[in-house]
Amino acid sequence: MEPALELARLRRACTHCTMHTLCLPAGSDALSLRPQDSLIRSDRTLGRGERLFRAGQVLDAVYLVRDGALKTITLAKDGEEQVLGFHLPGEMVGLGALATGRHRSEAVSLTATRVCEVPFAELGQLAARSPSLQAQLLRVMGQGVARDQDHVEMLIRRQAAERIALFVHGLQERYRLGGRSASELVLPMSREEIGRFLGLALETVSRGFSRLQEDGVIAVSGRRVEILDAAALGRLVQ
Amino acid sequence: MEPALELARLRRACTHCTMHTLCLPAGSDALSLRPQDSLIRSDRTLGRGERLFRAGQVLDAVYLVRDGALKTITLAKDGEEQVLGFHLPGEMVGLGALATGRHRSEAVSLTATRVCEVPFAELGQLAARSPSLQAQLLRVMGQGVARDQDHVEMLIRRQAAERIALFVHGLQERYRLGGRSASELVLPMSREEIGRFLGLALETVSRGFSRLQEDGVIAVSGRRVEILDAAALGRLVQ
DNA sequence: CGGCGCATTGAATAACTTCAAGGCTGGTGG
DNA sequence: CCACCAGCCTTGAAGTTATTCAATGCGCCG
Repeated sequence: MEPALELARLRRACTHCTMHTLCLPAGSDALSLRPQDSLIRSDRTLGRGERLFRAGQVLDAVYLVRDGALKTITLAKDGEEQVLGFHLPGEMVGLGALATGRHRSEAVSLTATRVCEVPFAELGQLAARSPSLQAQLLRVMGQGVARDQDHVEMLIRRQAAERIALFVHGLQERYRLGGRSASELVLPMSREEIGRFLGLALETVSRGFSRLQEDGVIAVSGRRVEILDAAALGRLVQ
Repeated sequence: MEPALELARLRRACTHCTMHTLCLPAGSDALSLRPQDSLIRSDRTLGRGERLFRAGQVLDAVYLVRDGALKTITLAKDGEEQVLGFHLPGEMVGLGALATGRHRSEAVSLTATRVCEVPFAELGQLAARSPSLQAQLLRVMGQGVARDQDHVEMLIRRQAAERIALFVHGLQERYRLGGRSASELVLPMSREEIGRFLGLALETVSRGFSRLQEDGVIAVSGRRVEILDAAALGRLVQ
């Protein structure tokens, strides 16, 4: 990758990062944070299919996706994979472990992915010293809760077409919040993974995309999805 | 209700309440909390069908269910109700609003219900002064996230029978954690509400219960559900 | 260029929803 | 006290939707 492009990507990722004050302290009470309070332990790079954490593992850090994408999954009794969530740049991973201190799910990289690692033990101490950081932490956790609720709202819809429209719409929204082009998406996940996220067979997902294409809402070519009629998509989910 | 029974119920509710140190400060750093730090503003009593908060309303407090039961719902475009969660004694309500500061859903009482109201603004300040309180707060929030994830895991299952078995099993578990009899449940919600929680038609829910009864797993009589074979139920969900 | 993984599409089957009727229960008023 | 009413639950039958099984197509990488 070219250095200039790389730098631009980094800047973009950090600007939109929900926790960027953690690595670059700022805000009204920035003075209460010392320079060495920067929380980011290190960056980790994961290859496709690599695991960030596994189920049962002790929670020692939460993670922020800088670049790439992750999925969090659980394995049902029959070994079938259930996808609990997809995590895009700027989003947080690992909050599901807060209740017990151990991860309930595992996080798997979908593409080449870089994450910022935030040691969990220090996070609480630091939050206590910085009201704005604490508020921000609560807000980020709240966003995770809100995404879970969006997921639930998708799944409760009984028609496959509605779930799929909600999925595409939600992705578009998150890409937009992440500062990326919103009209053309390149999905980091397969049809099968979408199906395991939406509670549908992969064929049903494929047919759903085809149907949206027939209706002129999107243009699909494998994992490349172009939003042709955002208004129509909005109407489908509203 | 007789006074003795009432007192016993209160004691039980508070003992198992996830946040009972808030109203009766205790723990290793209890001394850092002053008596007037008790957070509970007041108790509120709701009749069946009454609303605790509505969508769009500013988050000014979170609530702990002391007695009774609540549901949180959203309304789809067609006015159809979706049930996001049921909230039993000892559980917290209102966390979905953390991201934006406004409630995304509304909370409706299913029976006569009493809740403890925890002013949100003071909660953060107090948590900063008490590490153990902060840890507890995070844990309770984590429990909310975990319940949402359980909900998602139910909904992803494509077979109605599996979802229903998971629902009954999960309820039993929560009754048990709340210190109540685990073998006989009296459901506070209707078949229709269960359906809107599980993404199923109410008739499908009814048939699912009947099927579990035929198989000797439970005995059903309207809203009274007796767990006859807990091992079999565990096998169905495991 | 060939192979492999992933996506699409078709046809048959299974599952769930919808429509409809009947039954149970708890509350209310005669 | 009993009958009736309303709401909720159950059960049956028909219709719809999604899954499963199967075959084909497409693109990417070695």
